[in-house]
Amino acid sequence: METELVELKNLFEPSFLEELESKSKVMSIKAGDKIIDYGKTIRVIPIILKGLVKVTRMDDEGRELLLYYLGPTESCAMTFSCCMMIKTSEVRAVAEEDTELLAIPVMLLDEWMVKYSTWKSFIMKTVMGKFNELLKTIDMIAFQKLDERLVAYLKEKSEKTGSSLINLSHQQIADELATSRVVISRLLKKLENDNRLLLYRNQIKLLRDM
DNA sequence: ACATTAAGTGATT
DNA sequence: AATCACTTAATGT
Repeated sequence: METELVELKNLFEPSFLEELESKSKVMSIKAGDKIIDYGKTIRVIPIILKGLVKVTRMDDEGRELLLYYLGPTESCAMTFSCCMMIKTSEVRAVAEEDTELLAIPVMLLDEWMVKYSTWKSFIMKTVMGKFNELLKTIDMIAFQKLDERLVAYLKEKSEKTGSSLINLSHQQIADELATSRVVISRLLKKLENDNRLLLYRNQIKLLRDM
């Protein structure tokens, strides 16, 4: 456990880290496993130690729309608001890679908020950070054309995975952006013609600075 | 060799 | 930008 906590050591004071360590537990999640689903009550606050988690929401047609990814030291802003009002989850979180996370019991959230200023500012920061990200995706959906959304999506994907190779089918991308496969295929083809990427089966190679 | 799944494309709304 | 219908290409058995 000590090794995974290294990244958090810079964030919090030693006394808090000690309490954090003793009252929370590390969970390992395999790639593809669900962490939380719609309608479930939230019992723990996760902080990602390593891996990558995808957070999605269902639209009215039952299609899944990508909200954001969670990487190391990040936490899910939605769970904060959900658990404070003792509501059920509005989102689904699935591990995209093998993931380890720190599970913090909900009850301790309030307690720590008043007790530790570093914890409070951590919560503030992640809530604000994700809120801003959400605002960005919202006006991408509202005002941007789909081709720009697609480019932004590919970029984010490659940054988060640290590779210019993206192993996704057109169908999977279409699902995430809540559109149809045909549209994605056409847009990708256009991008390929502009020499911005290369297309293979189940794989896309991003070129240069996109 | 055949079936299955992914990707490409024209036409229509 | 979505959907349909169809073709072509890649992959698995």
